[in-house]
Amino acid sequence: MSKIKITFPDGNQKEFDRDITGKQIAEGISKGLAKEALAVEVNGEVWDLSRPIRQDATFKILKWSDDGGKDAYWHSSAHLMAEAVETLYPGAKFGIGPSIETGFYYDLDLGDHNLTKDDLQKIEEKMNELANRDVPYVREEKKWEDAVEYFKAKGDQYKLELLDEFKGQTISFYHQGNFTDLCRGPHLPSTGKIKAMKLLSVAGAYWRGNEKNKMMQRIYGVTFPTKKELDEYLFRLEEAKRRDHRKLGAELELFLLTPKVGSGLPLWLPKGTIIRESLIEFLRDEQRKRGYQSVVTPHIANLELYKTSGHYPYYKDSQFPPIQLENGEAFLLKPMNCPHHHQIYSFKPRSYRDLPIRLAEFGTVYRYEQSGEMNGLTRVRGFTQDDAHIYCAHDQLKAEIKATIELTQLVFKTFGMDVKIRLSYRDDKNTEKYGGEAGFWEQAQREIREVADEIKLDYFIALGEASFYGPKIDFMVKDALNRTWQLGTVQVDYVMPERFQLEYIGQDGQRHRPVIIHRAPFGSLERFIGILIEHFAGEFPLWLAPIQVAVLPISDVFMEYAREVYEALKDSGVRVEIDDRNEKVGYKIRDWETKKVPFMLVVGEKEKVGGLVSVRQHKKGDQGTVKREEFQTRILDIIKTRALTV
RNA sequence: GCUGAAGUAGCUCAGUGGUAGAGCAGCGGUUUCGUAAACCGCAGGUCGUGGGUUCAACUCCCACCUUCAGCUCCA
Repeated sequence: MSKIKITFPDGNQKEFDRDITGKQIAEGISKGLAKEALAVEVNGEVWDLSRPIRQDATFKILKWSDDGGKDAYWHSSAHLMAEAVETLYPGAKFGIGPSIETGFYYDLDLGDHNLTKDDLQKIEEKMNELANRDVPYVREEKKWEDAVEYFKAKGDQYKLELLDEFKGQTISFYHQGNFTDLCRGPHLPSTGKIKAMKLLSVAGAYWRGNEKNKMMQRIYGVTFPTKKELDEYLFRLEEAKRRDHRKLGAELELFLLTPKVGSGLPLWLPKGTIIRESLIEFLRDEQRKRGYQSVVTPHIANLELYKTSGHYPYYKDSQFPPIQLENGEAFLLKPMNCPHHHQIYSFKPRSYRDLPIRLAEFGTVYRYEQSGEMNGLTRVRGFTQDDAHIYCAHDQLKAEIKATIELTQLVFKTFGMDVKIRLSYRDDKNTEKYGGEAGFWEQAQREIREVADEIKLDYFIALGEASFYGPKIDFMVKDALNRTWQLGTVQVDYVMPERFQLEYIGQDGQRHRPVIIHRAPFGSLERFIGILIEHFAGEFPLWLAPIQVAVLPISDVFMEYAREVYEALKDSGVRVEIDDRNEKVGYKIRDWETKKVPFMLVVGEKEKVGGLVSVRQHKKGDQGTVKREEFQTRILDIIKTRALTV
């Protein structure tokens, strides 16, 4: 029998008989490893443990701790769930059932039957039963015609549709127990590996993600090798719900969403406004240092302006309908600030000496989001962008892109937020979604990528995510429920300068087109604050905390001293409150703790006599006594430096 | 927009066709208190909205609104 050479992750090489399986290699290393192995990676591809290896290969055993291992685990779990569904609901048809970041889903067509929570319970029980049988997942390869025949007999049009794309190819199937599925694999060795399972939710999902197609029912679930891990995961889910900005926003009195004003139109309460204005002040400072000029533009504009920009009628459906005047004029609630800023740019001739011109505005825009899309502060119909447009000569472009990325990164660093950077390119297969000439697009995409490489950004590229006038560098952040949102953005635009005929006079005395950078480090204040609330779980750093200090006299007797402490802090600019309620100090502490106020100052006899305050920090408890003045100096410093931790 | 679920006091939640309840918060009083809940009392509701069935509807039926989860969309 011929031999093959296997290279292990540590670089070691070893010869094996041809057709050896991953499982056999694992068993050769140790029994424990063989037991833990879920799949193997062969030449960078994830394979079943039982699949014979026919040639020299790099080789890695995948366990639960490996992404590839989890992937096989959850994908196999989806098949197990499908088997349970088919057992309980004969005739069920299946769409796709992949693993996802955490867990898996399967899209189902059960005819008229709508799945309920009780159904999920039943399916879960059946899955447990099937897993306990511990039957193997078996791979089988069929000719395309035989595969089609199989699903024709079964009457599953979804799988037939999927097969259309693989015409003429060999098709792999997987069986476990009585269930057979069209599947590329890989899978676990057997169902018994799946120990703890939970079906989380059922929701509609369009077949193949197209809203013109039939809506299927999608069950989301998650499985783990032990009950303990499942319980921990479910506990974390509950914890995450406690961070939900919609819940904290009401509890901490930050903002209000009420149908009386309108869906997706948040009202900022006094405490939330403090956070919002602190953020604005922070960014204004940074922008002033970087040569930005502030401008202000109105909330509506002549419809013609948006015809020039191209936003109308292409985005007609996502705008509030125009306001029609009797004289035939029409106005649009502004969906974006750019066209206004372009008018400011072009109100007078510009020289190359003036460039770059950086126009900044906290501009509120209105977009008609679909009704099912609204989500707390993260998806709204009226929001304020920390918008700016940089008009520059082409030879200034890269430096300006760098500077805007640097500013955006400073923003996220200031809050300690974890961002993923996405280069959003256009989809060349769908060019009618985008304006401008192909050449401009290639140039702009190349340029942002070059800058990203030069400053060694860790990015990924996403096709089809560009805006209609140019590619973007997007700063993506996750919310408490693990959903990804775009916050900051930097966009390069060659299209609008053409549409608006923007010019400057160059050193050569000739007219030139500037390039525009659109950028918004926060993205929108609403979305940013929504994420920020969840990021800090409502426990804001001192400089953002709506109430920074609460003074708690132990009883009425010390009210006068408490007022002195309170007034002094207030005069120095600290956001401080005094709790003069007729309550015991334990009650007051509990109350201010639940309000997540960073500092409490307990004052009684001892403090009054010594000119002291007893400092109690949120969640950290009693920090001992200090001189009043000392506390004041310290807290002002923490606020000024915008420190994250104290 | 689509599929499904939900909506009872400011908040969290009970209430399966027969007079709407609790805890917390709020208000009034008593207590003057040392690091996460003192005590007593009072008030608080068009049961999301509008129709219908019924002697009688928070409860059953229909429509709409809003919220939630997911899908689609996101300049």
